[in-house]
Amino acid sequence: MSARAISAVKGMNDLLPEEVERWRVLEETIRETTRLHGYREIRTPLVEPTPLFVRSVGEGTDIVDKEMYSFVFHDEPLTLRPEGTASVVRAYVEHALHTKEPVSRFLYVGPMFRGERPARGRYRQFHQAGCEVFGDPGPVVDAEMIDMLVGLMAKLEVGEVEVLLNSLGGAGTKARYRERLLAHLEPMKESLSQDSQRRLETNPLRILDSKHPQDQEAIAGAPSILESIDDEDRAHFDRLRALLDALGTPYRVEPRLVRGLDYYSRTLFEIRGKSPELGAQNALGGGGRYDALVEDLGGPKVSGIGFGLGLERLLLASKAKPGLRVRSVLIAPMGARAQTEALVIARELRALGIVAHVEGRGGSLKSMLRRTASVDAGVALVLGDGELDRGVVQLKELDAHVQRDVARAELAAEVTRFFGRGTTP
RNA sequence: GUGGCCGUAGAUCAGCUGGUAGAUCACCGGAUUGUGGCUCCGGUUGUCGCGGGUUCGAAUCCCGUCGGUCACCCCA
Repeated sequence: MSARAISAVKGMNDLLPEEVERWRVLEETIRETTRLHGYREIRTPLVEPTPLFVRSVGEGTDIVDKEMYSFVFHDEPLTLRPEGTASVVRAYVEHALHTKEPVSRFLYVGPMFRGERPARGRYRQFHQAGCEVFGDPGPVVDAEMIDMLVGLMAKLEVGEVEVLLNSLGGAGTKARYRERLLAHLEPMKESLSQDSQRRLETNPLRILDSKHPQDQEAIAGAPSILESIDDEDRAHFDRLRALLDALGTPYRVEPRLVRGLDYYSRTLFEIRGKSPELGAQNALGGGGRYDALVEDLGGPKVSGIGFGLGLERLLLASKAKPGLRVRSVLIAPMGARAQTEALVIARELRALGIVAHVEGRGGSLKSMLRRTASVDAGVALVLGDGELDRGVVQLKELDAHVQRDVARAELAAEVTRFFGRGTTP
């Protein structure tokens, strides 16, 4: 303990076994829910060529401008993925998956990296689960996806949530709206916050969801994007709303919802939690349609829609509890001969699906049995030279405080029978 | 990235206005020599985040730094 200990990188956390139990429950719930909707899991590298994100997420976004873990390795610019969609699109294009099926549905789960200042619910290495659908222009999938999210939130017991919905229109309307917005904002440039003045150049749409008090007046008077979208965009949006209404899936239209990635078009949504556990980071997930992205990344003209969920945040908000621990067998061997036999017994039990712990550290029987509590053992097996000579093992039923000798040959059957008749507390 | 608050045993924390540290839990051992969880008794645990400064003397004051946290920002 004298050497200086090394600690984890700022904003990157260890997940200790106790927490991992909750993570597994969460991930299993997500996998099962998405599986029922036809999503299949895809796994892509954590590292991608830097241009992939620059081209998809977009220059001028906070993510690309200041949050990416980028580095050059052997002359190649690489980046630790800051989000999941770009990689999935890249893989979709690279493997020409559109030629194999008209519609593809993907689930991904894994770590993402953004160099932000850590806070509650915000980390530099964080985890997302996300879904992507390619080849279906909506709006039926849009509704189905949002409805799935709301259902998933309920299953995870995250409490009350709010779905914010907006439409950005297609590429054409987006550009047109951008001009209208600029025309409105330019004259009042001086009154805007510094961040927003900068965004006038880089990414004017982002000004809409600025929370700066200085910006509120300008934003309030700004033209609504929903009034700028064209007829087709509007028909898409109206149909989506009608579907959600019919499904009874609650949402709130938020014309100023913009979000931080450039590739979105038409449908845009965000799901916010109300749990006080979330602190200021209340966005549990968000996503939208990206009908031009696949083509922009060199693929076919295929539409797409997807979302990402923040696993850390879901865990903060979720009240779902991990299942009961599986009860186990603790084997306490006294002496060298017994230790060998303990390993053999453990092997037999594990082959039958029973969790077995061998107390191999020696010490007094008392100290070995003391560990029954921490491993949540239902049964302890004690064996020493006496038992070995008689060809038996002492079986202790811990809850019942009873013990008896069991013939070595019948041990596995006896333990199986014990667990079989239900010993869950 | 900006500002506020915090940083003492593995964990949660106490330690007032400066005199080199404690509680609880956990852990280890014991309560007639091979029998747990409860109880009782005993024990270990710390470069008081790190570096520097003030001082005869600092966990206690000052500066810096790192980490955490809250808000801003951003989003998941």
